Amino acid sequence: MEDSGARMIATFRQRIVESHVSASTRGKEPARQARRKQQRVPSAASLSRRLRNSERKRAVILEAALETFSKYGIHGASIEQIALQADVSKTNLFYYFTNKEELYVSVLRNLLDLWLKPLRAFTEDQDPIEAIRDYLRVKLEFSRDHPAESRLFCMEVMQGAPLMLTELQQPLHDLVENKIAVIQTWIDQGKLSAVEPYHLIFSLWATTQHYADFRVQIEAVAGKTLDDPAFFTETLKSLETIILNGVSPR
Amino acid sequence: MEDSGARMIATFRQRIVESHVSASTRGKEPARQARRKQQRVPSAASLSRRLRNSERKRAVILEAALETFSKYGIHGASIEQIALQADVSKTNLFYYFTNKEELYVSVLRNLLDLWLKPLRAFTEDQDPIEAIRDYLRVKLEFSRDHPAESRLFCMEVMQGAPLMLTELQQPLHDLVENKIAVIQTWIDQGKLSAVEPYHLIFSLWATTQHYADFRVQIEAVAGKTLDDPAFFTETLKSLETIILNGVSPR
DNA sequence: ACGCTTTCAGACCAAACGGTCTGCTTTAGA
DNA sequence: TCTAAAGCAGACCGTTTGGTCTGAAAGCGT
Repeated sequence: MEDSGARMIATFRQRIVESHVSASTRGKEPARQARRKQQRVPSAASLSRRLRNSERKRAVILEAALETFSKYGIHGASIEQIALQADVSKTNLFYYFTNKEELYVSVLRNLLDLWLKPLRAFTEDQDPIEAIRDYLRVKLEFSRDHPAESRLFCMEVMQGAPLMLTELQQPLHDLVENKIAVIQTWIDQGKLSAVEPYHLIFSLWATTQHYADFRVQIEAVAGKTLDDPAFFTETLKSLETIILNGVSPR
Repeated sequence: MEDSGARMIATFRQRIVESHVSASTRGKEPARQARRKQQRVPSAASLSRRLRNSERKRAVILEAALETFSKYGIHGASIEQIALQADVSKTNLFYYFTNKEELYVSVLRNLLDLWLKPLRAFTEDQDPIEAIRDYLRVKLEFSRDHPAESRLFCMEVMQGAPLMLTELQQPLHDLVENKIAVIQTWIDQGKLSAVEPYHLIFSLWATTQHYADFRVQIEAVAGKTLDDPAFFTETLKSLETIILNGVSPR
């Protein structure tokens, strides 16, 4: 009981590895064994149709899981709730995902790719002001269009990212390290005021994600959300004013 | 099942009201009834001693609850885990708090006061740049010294603040409205560049809290946390550069 | 049409967990 | 010292929930 947290993390790690393999080969796996008696090779057409169906259903479940996990947290969301939302039976859900953790991790994995993508666009040959402006816009659009993803990511990181830590540490660290260098170059060239690159990136993340993660607070205070187009542009403009002014060389 | 979320919220609301009364009168309540037979009026000294003990124990439990809730979320944290951490029995915990929700709400209530306090300091007669600089520092100190509070607050808001919403909406809205006016005055006086006050406040919140809420991410990327004094001052300086420059009139 | 595989549902199970009940111990007024 | 109330613990209970078992339909190659 006392180390249930640590034990759970260990379990999760293990499951991540397993799911890496099993997820991609699911449905074909039993075929490898128990050949011998009969060479039943399905036609390419039917196979791909089946796979498409299977993948579609997986996607539906993942979507429902994302929605539900992001609302109630991993422990607050029950499998039955997710199954209901995805309009499948609980048993059926367990047919596609071996357990809750694998489902959760699958959701997270999709997330991380999506979350990291915008930062990759940062390249040295861009004008820094434009690059940052673009980044703000893309990230704010992400907050508007994928609030569930944003919240779930936030939740996971906040709880110590027990599942993503390994996946987060290396790739994220490398990517950021890379972008830090880009920003530093800009600074050295006098295109950006002297600000610690780390914190610039953190500020960009923080300010844009805030509008998704603290949505209800923002709604309580301002009475609007990013779904309101006017509020969206107003927000973007304000962030540009604050941050771009802040980092423009004087 | 399908509306368990809504039902829970309703339950919570109700409990909030109850706990408002019962919490303050706890321990004295049975005395009101069943008088009549004997007037057993405890001395002021012993009463206060008892109360002190009682309050201390409550505080210990609240502290443990905060720590545990902020780590695992309300559903991920079990009462037994909290009791263990507070070094009391589960039964004993239920002696002080009628149920999990009341415990959780009590933690949140303490939180909100703490969280709101810094903003109250904003007054019109200050120099805006100094006021914002102070605010950044205080909020960053909060992130450093009360990371659990910060995270739990974030979690609660992210999940739609089912418990705090009523308490959040009115007071927060009023307070912010007030401070918006202060900032607008500064802008009108030309002491601050023309930026939508809402978003300035949001940016201040977002950037400072980020260091507590995304601590593990920051650690993964930068390898340091606010606990490192050098990193703390570096962070503060960077935020000042970015935001203060951004809002200073040119 | 036959037979194997995939897909899926209902009944079921064991563990976890929030919460209660009973009763013992301590405190403190009389 | 006696006694009522406060403080507290262990056993216990009902529900929820992640997950399994059994077996039946549907898909598909032959």
